[in-house]
Amino acid sequence: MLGVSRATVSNAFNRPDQLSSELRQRILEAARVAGYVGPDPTARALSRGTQGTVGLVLTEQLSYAFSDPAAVLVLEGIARACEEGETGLLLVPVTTTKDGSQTRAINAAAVDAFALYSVSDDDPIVETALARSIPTVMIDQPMLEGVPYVGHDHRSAARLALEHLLALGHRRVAVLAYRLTPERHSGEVTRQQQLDAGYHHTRARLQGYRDALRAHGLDWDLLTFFESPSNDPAGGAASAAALLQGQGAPTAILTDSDQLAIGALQAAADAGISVPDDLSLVGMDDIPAARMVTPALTTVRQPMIEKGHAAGRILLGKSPRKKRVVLPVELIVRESTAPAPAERRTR
Amino acid sequence: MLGVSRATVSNAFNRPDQLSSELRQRILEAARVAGYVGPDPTARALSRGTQGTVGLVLTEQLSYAFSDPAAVLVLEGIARACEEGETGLLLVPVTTTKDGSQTRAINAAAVDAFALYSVSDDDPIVETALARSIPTVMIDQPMLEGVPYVGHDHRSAARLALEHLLALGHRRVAVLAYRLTPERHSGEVTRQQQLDAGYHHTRARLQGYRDALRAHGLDWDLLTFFESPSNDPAGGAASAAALLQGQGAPTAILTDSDQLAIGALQAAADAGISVPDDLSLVGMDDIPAARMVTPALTTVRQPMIEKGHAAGRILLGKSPRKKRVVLPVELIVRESTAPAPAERRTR
DNA sequence: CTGAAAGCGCTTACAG
DNA sequence: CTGAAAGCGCTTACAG
Repeated sequence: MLGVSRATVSNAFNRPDQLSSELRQRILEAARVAGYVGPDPTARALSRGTQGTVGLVLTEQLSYAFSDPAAVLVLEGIARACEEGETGLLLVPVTTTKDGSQTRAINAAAVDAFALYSVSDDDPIVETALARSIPTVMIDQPMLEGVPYVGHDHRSAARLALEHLLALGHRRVAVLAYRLTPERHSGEVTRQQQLDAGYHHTRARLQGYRDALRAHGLDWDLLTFFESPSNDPAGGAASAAALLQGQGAPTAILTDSDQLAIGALQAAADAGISVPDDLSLVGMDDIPAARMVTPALTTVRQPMIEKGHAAGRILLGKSPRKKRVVLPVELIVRESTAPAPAERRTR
Repeated sequence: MLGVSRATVSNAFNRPDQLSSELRQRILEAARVAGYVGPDPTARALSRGTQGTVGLVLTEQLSYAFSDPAAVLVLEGIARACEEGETGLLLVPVTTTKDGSQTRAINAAAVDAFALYSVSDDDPIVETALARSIPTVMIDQPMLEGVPYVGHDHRSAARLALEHLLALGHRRVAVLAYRLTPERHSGEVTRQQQLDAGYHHTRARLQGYRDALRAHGLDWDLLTFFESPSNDPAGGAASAAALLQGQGAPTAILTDSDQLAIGALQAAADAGISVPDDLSLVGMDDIPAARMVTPALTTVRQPMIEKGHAAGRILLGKSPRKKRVVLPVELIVRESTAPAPAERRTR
């Protein structure tokens, strides 16, 4: 171009110590004039063999991740780790078509590492991602041999929530769940469906309920399971409305997420049922909105940001190669739970 | 490797019609056995000259984008467009160091197009991004000649909010703003600082207030401006607490965001001031939480998801090359506003 | 301190 | 239907 070789230009941009600062200035200046803004990122990545980017893959719609406050917190944690590592975060859109187009995005992602979030244990995406042979961390599930994992203590979370209710004297408790299996349905859930739960954390919660029941010497039948069609207030409201009508309505509802609980709160208000006087409600996650609603939600705090951050650090190779990180949870008692009503007539 | 050339393997993966399906099967099978998952994304991108990825750059901390509900909605909209286009979304972390390291990330991003969000008019990042000479769309600001732009009608938003209050009889109104300029400060804002506002939408809002005042034949001095140190409930609460003490306390507060308004709501509750009886409050954005709090927030709805979606479509080249998209806003009257108190003694 | 050479892993006309 | 060749834009030892 103007006297120097390509290598020297490369050095001017990447290794200032490899050439005189005078020459470097000349090169940079000439580049500026020519409208050259620096090495092409793609070519550099190919040459270096590293991208400076990590990928997050979600089986949900990409946009769903943003409409679920809990997922947003996880994203925030991952993003924070990326910031610290000056690494880009690529959101990989996985469309769930039958013909495998969903795995295409995985193979097409130019990243150094993957985080998988909100993925069912047996989703083919897991295998596809692992086949890429780049560092991969699982969030919540699946829990695989030799694959880094970050999650909460879901079992304790469920146990704490139910124990709280049992200690309050509740003996008719409904569990409002979301997605026991990848196929969505809604309505009451049979014993078999419970056992078939396709998500590790779902099964862990089931165990937690059992723990709580055992500790009180109570029977499994005390619990009614109900599956919400969606993990948002609307789904929670519709499900709670269904649960609340009829004779043997529960005196307490345990939900899989605060989003569901917020919906249940609305449904109760709409039905003229007072929370917590007539009905106790326990959420899960402790998203910011949990304390904003009235009454403020009793919930189990799961450190979502920390979860994302831990996953991010593993991705960036910044965390010691710990295979499993299980974050502790904590019961947060606020205003949506109270002792079970002494007796209940009709509604 | 096993008889065929590289080109044929490439065709097996990319152009099934270029070879017999029998040969293709043999190649795919051999690849599987060899653990070859398909063309390297980076090499393909270099060769093709296209990434299949768009980048979103934010001057805020990457993680901030996730803690602001309004920003999350914008992200959701962009993500939705990416999904539709089966395009990856790269979050570009821009650290705000002095030595230009912030622009490095821009030049290092392997993307086909950029969206800039939450960027001050004179941020050097704008120039850096534009220098990349790839399609770039600005969200909210800056509004530049020849550069695609998507934003709300911020001027009308401000006008609607203030007019609502004025019509209710309020004559001592405080505006709780966030970041009139890139440098953060907090406290009462002088006339000069108002004029210096570094953000296009901030200036637009100022004009909107003027419009409302004019329509009522009222003077600019009716307004007090106060800048919050952060765009979250905590900042809103602290600022509102400061505004609310003293003699000439406002009968109404107008905020730059629902986040700020939610904080103000808390501050009022803490101070024993009833909303809306003693104090009217209007938010901005209409985030989901706006309707969850008690009292539900009167606010101006800005279609954030639509804004992100529109920006995303432009990025992907799916939208007609419209240079400017200005989305309409709408006043949503809920429960946080009421007629000004007839008279007010001391607090 | 500077440059020639090899290599990163693909794709795309094009000739056969 | 298949393969040889050129090219995508860089980086990295290495020799001078």
